[in-house]
Amino acid sequence: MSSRQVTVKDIAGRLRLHYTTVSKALRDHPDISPVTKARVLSVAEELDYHPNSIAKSLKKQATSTLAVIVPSIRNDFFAAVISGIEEIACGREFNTVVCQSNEDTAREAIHVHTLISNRVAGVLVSVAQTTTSGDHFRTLQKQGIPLVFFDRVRDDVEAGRVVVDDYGGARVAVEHLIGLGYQRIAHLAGHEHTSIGRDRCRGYVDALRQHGMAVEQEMIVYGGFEEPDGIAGMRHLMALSRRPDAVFAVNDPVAVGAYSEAKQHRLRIPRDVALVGFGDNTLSSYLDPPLTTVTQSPYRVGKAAARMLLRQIEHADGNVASEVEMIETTLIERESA
Amino acid sequence: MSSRQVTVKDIAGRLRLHYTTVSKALRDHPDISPVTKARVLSVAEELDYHPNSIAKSLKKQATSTLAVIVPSIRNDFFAAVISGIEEIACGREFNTVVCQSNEDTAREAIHVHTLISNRVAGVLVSVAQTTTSGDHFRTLQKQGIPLVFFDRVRDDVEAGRVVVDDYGGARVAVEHLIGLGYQRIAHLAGHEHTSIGRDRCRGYVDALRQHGMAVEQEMIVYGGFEEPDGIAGMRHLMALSRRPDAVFAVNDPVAVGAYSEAKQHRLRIPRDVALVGFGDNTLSSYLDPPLTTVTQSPYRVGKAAARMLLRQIEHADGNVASEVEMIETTLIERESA
DNA sequence: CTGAAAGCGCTAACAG
DNA sequence: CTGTTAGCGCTTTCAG
Repeated sequence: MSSRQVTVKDIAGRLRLHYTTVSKALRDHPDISPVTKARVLSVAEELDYHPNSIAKSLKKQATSTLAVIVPSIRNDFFAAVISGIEEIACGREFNTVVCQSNEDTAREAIHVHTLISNRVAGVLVSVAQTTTSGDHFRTLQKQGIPLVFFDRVRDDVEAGRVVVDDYGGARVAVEHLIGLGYQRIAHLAGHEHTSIGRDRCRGYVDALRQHGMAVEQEMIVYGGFEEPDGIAGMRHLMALSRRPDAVFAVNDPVAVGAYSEAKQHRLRIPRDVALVGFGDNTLSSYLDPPLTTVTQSPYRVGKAAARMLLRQIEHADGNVASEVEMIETTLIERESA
Repeated sequence: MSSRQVTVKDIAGRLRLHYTTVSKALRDHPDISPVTKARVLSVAEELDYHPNSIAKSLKKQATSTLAVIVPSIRNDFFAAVISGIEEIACGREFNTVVCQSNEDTAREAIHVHTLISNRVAGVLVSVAQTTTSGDHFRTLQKQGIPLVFFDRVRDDVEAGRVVVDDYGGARVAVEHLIGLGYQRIAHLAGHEHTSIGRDRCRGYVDALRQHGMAVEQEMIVYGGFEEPDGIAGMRHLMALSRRPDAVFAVNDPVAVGAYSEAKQHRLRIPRDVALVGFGDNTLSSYLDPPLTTVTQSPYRVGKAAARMLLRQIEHADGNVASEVEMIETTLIERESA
């Protein structure tokens, strides 16, 4: 339908000016007289001129695009983090592109390469579960592109990190249970080899120890991070001769699994068994009874990560020591414990 | 840290070739001999070469970027639509940028302008609630950028549309209730002046009529689309002398409200009153009992919209008649009806 | 104050 | 088969 997109030359032609003059006028360069500027601006508007930021990026050898790689945006936590990132990016005139890895390393690597080709200003990533090497992140850095990890980090890559206080959050959750007088507190742990799995488990263990309670191996059951893992884990716990009276689940989906298994056993929550989750997924407040959980403040995570990345982009030359920022968690008391 | 990013010239210098030769070799151009290609490829790998797609875009006067504008990604439906879009885009070597309007027209318009500046290949949008004019979408089209609306469309802009079959979905939901033998089926309707409110209500009415059942005014209670509306509507229905034995809610949040009101009245679902929702929000399967609802197949909506947009991009010259595609809904039978 | 020239990295048409 | 030349739209010296 439309012919060609309008360029500085088109507006220069109309005004019988040189196109560089127009370019300067558009950027409000002091060289140009106010009258000329006004004329240029008015013609630009009339012609529906939109600066070609591709050309600008090529010239400047820099873009103003931030990239985010997350396992999936169909996830409360990541969706909220992204909102936080966009909030900061928008305010600083950066735009954001979002990529999904679908928990697949290969896809993650492909995205990294596309982002390098697109010369993004920096990238924020929460690592896919299947990722076992930091190589693609290192090639990103080799290209001089700043990198910040959030939530799911890789320890073998030296980069900025914004993490949630998994350890502290877990402690607070378990201390809440202890305060309520529960005596046999179990933990449905995640994968042992993930940082969140380990840190939350440490928090659980330390909370018990600090209160002089025994840490029994049979009270810790490892699994995954999904609902079925919660079902399986709870089933295991219920088969024990000495059942727990409270359970701290590594995250909300696992807690949901625990709920359904508990109901299967006709157990009342929290009377027969109390439950605390981690993550504050939206559905948690709709459970029956509403789940007591720990919020990770995803919006704050996003804002902190974006700010850190922007800082790195600005000091691109000097090598910014890879900072670590920890976002505090908060216990949300509802009715399951 | 890293010096400059490597270009075709760098690899040409190493090989004492002209850089255009390298460029051709990289793109597997038939001109170039296999040996040369191999050498080029190996040096490219060694030097960690990544083609600069900004330069390529500038040259080709085209990008391979699809843009999506949604009110918010923190919403099951939109998040799933985006996944569908990415699925198609990735498969066709397009990348995707996601923008959030936050239901704010101004932000929507800003995004449109940025996208024009970035010369995206096409844009997909689900319109913000506060948007009252189609102007910014028209300027997009004036720039020759193809546009496809999904779910929330604007009738005053001529563009492709992918919408959900609200009418059909409602009919199927109500027919399910009829099939189960319910005799007095009520409808918690949304706002009368919205398209989804009207269409779903029409589906309800027609389903009853077609099965020779009476449509009683007192069985239709208008309200809004939120949980409190469901509570209020259900309370109204329960106060009737002749109570319904089943309720079709305009959407899942309203159904959730109906649940809590029903429980307040000590009614058992579905024994005392059956319930069907619409939308298949994630939380619906976690309700007690799990809610029978109608899915809008967001993933399919996304795929259809992306495919339509890609079609328009390919036939950019000819003016593609603005197609309309309706995505079928599917009943998800769970335990509330 | 305005204009001219060069170049960002790449591709495409044309010569050798 | 390889090299030359030109140009995408913009910014940035440097001259006038």
